[in-house]
Amino acid sequence: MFDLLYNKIRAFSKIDENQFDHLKTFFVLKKLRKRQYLLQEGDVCKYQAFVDKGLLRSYTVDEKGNEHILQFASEGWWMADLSSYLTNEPSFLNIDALEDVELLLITKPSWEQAMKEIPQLEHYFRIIIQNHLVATQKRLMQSLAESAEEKYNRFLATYPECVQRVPQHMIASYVGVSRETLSRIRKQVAARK
Amino acid sequence: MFDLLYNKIRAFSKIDENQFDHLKTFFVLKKLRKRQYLLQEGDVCKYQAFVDKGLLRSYTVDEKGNEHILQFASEGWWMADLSSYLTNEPSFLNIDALEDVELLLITKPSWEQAMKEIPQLEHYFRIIIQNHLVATQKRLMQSLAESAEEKYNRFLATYPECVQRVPQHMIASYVGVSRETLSRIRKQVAARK
DNA sequence: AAATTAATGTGACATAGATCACCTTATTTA
DNA sequence: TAAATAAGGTGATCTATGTCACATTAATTT
Repeated sequence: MFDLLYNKIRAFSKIDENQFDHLKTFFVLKKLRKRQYLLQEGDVCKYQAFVDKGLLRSYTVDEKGNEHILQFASEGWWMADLSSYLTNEPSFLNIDALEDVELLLITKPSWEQAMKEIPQLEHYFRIIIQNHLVATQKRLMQSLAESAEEKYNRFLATYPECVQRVPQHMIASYVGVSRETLSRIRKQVAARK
Repeated sequence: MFDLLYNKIRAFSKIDENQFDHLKTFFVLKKLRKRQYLLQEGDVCKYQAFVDKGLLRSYTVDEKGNEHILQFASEGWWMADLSSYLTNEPSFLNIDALEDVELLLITKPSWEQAMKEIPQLEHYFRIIIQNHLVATQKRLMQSLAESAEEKYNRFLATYPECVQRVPQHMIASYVGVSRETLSRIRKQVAARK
């Protein structure tokens, strides 16, 4: 259950088995069925989730009712509404399960306590968050500079694992185009081949 | 010269004067005139810059020659092409000065050394990067969900200091609209008042 | 202070992508 | 396995925003 997390942490930070055993005690386990919410808009995000199995998404719904996906998280990724988690303010994101999932949850107080007691964790999270920032900045620049088709192709290249597991209309709402437009792009791409 | 940085670090991290004196030795000072580059596309980003005075921007130029601004950085902010800085790969961003600037530069080896020798720095940077990520995620979601006018208004509300110091066509290229469209939006807004 | 360069404004027109309406095909659920 | 629900496709039309071309004003530079 904790193997994946252990490996991920050791990839960036030297942590020994005793420390990791201690770290385990800060987490609670949670299983969700497909379509269940981990977080709903308006609630405070009490947990950060490490995905051990399955697939989650975070998204907003705008006034017109359109969904905009911020993130997919499969095995080995973290998921939360970071803004709400940090500030304790109501979330503007929804998080739900695209498949049955098994999660390791940690509250903000536990998280901070864990970093205090195991200083290498601060380093691990700094690196994780830093990589996440780099990826988000790239996506932002691409969303400003590229056409719908380029953004779609880049999604395929960047997240090949997701492509198999996520329905097209969600890819559309991640890429930032309507599902109809994505469908037409796919048709064109197929025709060219 | 180092006062601003000292205050910023102490806002999130308890660091004493001796430690800070030591930290100072990792930085080099740099002044740039308006319009000078700190970094050009294709070069490796060797320094992270803390802005002590003045205003910088980072941006890409797409194939059509359009500029897309990723970030403005005024007094108290950090600026770099984080991706290039971390990986040592050629940058896809340009960074230049919008005003005469005074910067504190730190190389990646110095930065990592400093965090090793002064562990509270790791915490400071984790927090800084985390806040940066939250802001970038918000901007990304807004760029997907909002109209040109909404994005412009949000820019005005979020960065009032910048509005006075940055020309309109750069605000346009931060918000993600053409300078002509921004000009028309401003006309409409003025007419409604 | 004249000359140059940068910034801004505005009309006419073009276009990528959204929206709407409806249909077909999968996948769940009972 | 039938019924219900979700996903995906496609034509017709609409629209926000981009693009181009040129004019005006402001800010630098010599």
